[in-house]
Amino acid sequence: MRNHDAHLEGPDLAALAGLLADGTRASFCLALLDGRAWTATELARHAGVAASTATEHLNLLVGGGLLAQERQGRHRYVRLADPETAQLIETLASMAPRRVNPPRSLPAVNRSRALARARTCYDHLAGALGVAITEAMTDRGLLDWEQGLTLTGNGIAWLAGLGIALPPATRRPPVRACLDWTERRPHLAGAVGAALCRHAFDSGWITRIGTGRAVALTEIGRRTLQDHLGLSDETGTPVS
Amino acid sequence: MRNHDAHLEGPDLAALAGLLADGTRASFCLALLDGRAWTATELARHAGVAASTATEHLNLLVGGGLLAQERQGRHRYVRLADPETAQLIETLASMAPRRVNPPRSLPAVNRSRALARARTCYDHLAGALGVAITEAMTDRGLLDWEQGLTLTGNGIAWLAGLGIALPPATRRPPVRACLDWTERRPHLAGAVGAALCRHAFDSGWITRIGTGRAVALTEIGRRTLQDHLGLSDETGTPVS
DNA sequence: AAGACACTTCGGCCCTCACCGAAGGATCGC
DNA sequence: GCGATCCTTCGGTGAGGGCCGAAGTGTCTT
Repeated sequence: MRNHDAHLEGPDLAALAGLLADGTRASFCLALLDGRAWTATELARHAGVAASTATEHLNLLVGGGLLAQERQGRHRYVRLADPETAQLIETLASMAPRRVNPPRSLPAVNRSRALARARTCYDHLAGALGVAITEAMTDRGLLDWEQGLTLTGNGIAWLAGLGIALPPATRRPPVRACLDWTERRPHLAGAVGAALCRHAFDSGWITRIGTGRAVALTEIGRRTLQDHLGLSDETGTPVS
Repeated sequence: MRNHDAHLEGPDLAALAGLLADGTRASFCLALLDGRAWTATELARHAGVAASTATEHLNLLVGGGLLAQERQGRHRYVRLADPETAQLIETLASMAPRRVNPPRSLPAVNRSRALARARTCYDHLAGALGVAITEAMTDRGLLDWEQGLTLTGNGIAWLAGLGIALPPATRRPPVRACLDWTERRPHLAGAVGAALCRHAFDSGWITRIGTGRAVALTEIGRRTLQDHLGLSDETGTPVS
């Protein structure tokens, strides 16, 4: 009945890893970690390669199942295939030894500050804001870390009070810890993390800054988080 | 105070992925997933490459932090560096599209049957036995999958009854689901999974078959699992 | 219809890297 | 000490793959 003959060999694993073993392709995937769809040209410019080179890489990534694509007119939109893929890249990124690259220009410094303050991580919230929300939820007994991360009964009720329904059970874990690159502490991911992030956008708590993955807390969001989580406002002063 | 300037670039991620992007190195890592230490020659023979080639690959893997090594006389013992690394390889392996390789010879069939029945997966139990234990623990209310995988109070008591103390809290999650390659269903991993596996070896419930990662259930183990989990004996008939 | 734009295909360049065999330590057993 | 075993270093070879620019296809705008 079950397929016991499916044998995983070294080359199989190597083929998958090989997709991420190129600087340009890895750069694509890191950019796509913001959870949005990018066009081929945007990615090419982002990585600093010719359009033709980007095409070849995208063909490999899509063919390998890491990326999903949608054609719209003359545009080729591409995004991470699924949450599992996003988690794989996160995991890899969190284990990769990072070079210390002091930001060069003043705009670069501002950009990196904005990213550290609040950003999307695939489909959930990260940065100081994401971590602060996660820790406040823990302090209020909405999350429990004792034996693995879980959403408590109070947590379910709290979500309901915000108008967020529990996501249906799938293979994706409802709550999951995702190590924050800048904070070095975990923030909330998983289906519930995604639902919370979606709700934050829909309700105008947060809004995108420019075209990147950085987000800013709005005045509404600041007040809502203070009311519902007791978050002090130092976490998310709106940025220009 | 915190290092906000550490920027992860594409090449950083690519360098890590590149370590696993070679068939031979991937084969090494899959072999090391049994959680034990292998010598360089064993790995070379396993992967079918010259000893000199194996040396080069091991240098890369150790240098990249994926493997830890210990020199003992003329032997170079090598093992996975830590549970995080093991989980990374598991994740990669579970996402890699696998070729269907019908086992060729009769001994190969027996080996693959033994592996499907019971084996180690890094430091915990996998195969039909690992999945059966996990599902029995779930049925008896020792594990809860509702909002992420957790060990229940009953589960803690059950472990204590077996003489297994709760592992101290570290960065490693106490319980974690690990997708079983052969069963396509999750089995118990994490610190508790590791403690249970260690206890199973120490108490003689299971024993290694030959030199691979396959294990066999002993008569003691069969009886203990029946008494404590109600496991029927079809799961683990001892193999020659 | 014409031009601009987004993407793809192709050919060619060059560099990286996996591999081996031969030779040279290093360690163990006798 | 003397082979046998385990590992390492080094040079050479060959294949693979990342890159670009030029030319071609399809799509949108004017």
